[in-house]
Amino acid sequence: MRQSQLFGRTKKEVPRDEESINARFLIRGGFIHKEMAGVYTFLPLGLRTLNKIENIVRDEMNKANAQEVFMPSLHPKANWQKTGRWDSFDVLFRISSQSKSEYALGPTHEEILYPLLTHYIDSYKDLPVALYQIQTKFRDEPRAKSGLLRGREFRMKDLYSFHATSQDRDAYYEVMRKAYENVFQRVGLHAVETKASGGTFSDISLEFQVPNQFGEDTILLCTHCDIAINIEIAKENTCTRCGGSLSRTKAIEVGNIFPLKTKYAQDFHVSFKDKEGKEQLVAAGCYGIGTSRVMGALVEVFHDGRGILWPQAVAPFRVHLMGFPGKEKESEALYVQLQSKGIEVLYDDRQEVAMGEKFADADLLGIPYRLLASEKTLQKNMVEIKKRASQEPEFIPLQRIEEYIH
RNA sequence: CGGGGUGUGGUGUAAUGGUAGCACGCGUCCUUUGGGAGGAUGCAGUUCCAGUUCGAAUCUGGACACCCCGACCA
Repeated sequence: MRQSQLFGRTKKEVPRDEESINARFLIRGGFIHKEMAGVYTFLPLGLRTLNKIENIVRDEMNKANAQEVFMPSLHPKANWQKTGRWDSFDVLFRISSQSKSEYALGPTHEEILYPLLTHYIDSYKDLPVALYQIQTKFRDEPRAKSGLLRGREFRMKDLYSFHATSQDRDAYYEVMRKAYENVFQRVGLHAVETKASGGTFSDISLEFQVPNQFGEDTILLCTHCDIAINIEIAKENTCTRCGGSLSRTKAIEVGNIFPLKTKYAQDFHVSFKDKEGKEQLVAAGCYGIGTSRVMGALVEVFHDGRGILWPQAVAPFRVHLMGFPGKEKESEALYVQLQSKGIEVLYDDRQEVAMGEKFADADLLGIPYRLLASEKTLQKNMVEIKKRASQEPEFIPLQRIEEYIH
C-alpha cells in the first residue's frame, strides 16, 4: 500500500478529552475514527489489524471443529420476551419501526441461535454442534469508555456449543479453553485464566484477563502458577492450585467461556431424542472474545512514548518502507520486490513530507520493521532496517531482507 | 444512573463583557529534504435554544455532546 494513497492521516496533536492510551494512539495514527462515545469507524489501517485478529480467532475456532455462521443484528422482540430478557437486560437496545413494531439490537445471540437450533436438532445423532460468528454487538452501556475497551457497538466472536450430555459439553469446554490459549498467544497477549462468577445462567466462568493498570477488572493473580481469580468471588488468600500468594492486579477481560445451564434450552424447547427415544434438553456452552477490545488491549500493552508496537501477527503491515528523497526509483524497486514475495508493505512514498515526519509517523503506526534505502546505504548495496521495538538500526545486504524479516 | 470536568476553524489552543487571534493541517507558488523544514499567500471557527446587556465565546437558565470517577456490566 502506498501511504500517499492510504485513506486516513496521522495527527500530531493528542485528541482533546481522550485519556486512554489506545484511543489516543489509534485515533492519532488514523486506525479508527470516533463517531460518538463508544462507537468507532475502523479506517483502512485499523481494519487490517482487526481483520488479522479476527482471522486468528477464526482459524482457532475452525481447528476446534466449530463452524462459522452469521446471525442477524436485528432480533424479534418475541424471542427476547420468551427469555424474559426484553425487560431484564438493562443494556438492551430496543428499537421501533415506522409501523411501531419493536426489535432488539443483538447484544448477544442466545435468542437467535436457540430457536434456530430447534429446526436442525432432532436426534442425538445431530449432536454435537458448535457454531460461532464474528459480529457487531450492541450494548447500551451507561458509560462507554477507554477507546475500544468498552464500546456501545463493538466486535465480538461468540461461539455456542451444544451436546447430548454435560460430559460431552465439559470435554468440549476444555477444547475451547485450549483454543483460547492459542488465540491469545498468537495475537501476542498474555491472558491469564481467571475464575469468575458464572452469573445467572452458569455456575462458573473462566475469564481471560490481560493484566494491565487500565483494566476495569481486579483479579488476584497467583505469583507462581499464572492463574487468577476475579476479586468478585475471591474467598481465599492463597492460590487454590499451588498455594502460592495472590497479588491484586488490574486487568482487561478479553475473553470469557462458561457452560450454560438449561434455561435457554427450556425457554426455546431445544431438545433431542436420545438412544432410548427419550426427549432430552441439550447441554450447552458459550464462549466469547471481544475482538475490537483485543485490539485496544494490544495498544495498552504494546506502546511507548512515540506510538504503538504491534505484535507481528496483528500488525497492519509487516514492513514500513520509507521513501528517501532522491532515491525514489530504488525505494520503488524495493517496494515491488517485497510485494512480489507476498510481504505486506506500507510504502511511505509521500514526496512532500520530510524524513523526520516520516520517522515520527512510523513510530506512531508501530509496524514491526522500518526499512530505508538511502544514498548512504545504497553505496554499500545495503538497506537500513530498524525494528520498531529497538533503538538502533541495522544494515543488511539488499538480498537478505526477506530472511531478516521472517 | 449519581458526582466532577469540558465544549472556540479539520486538529490543538488564546481571548473573562467591547476588532474572534495563534499553531498544525489544507489550497496555490517558490526554496527545501536522515527525526515532525523555511518564505509568500489563501480557505476555514465560538455546540444548540432561550435570557440579561447598548454590546455575549465570555454572565444566567435549559438542552445536547464528550472525557474522568463511581454504580452497572450473560
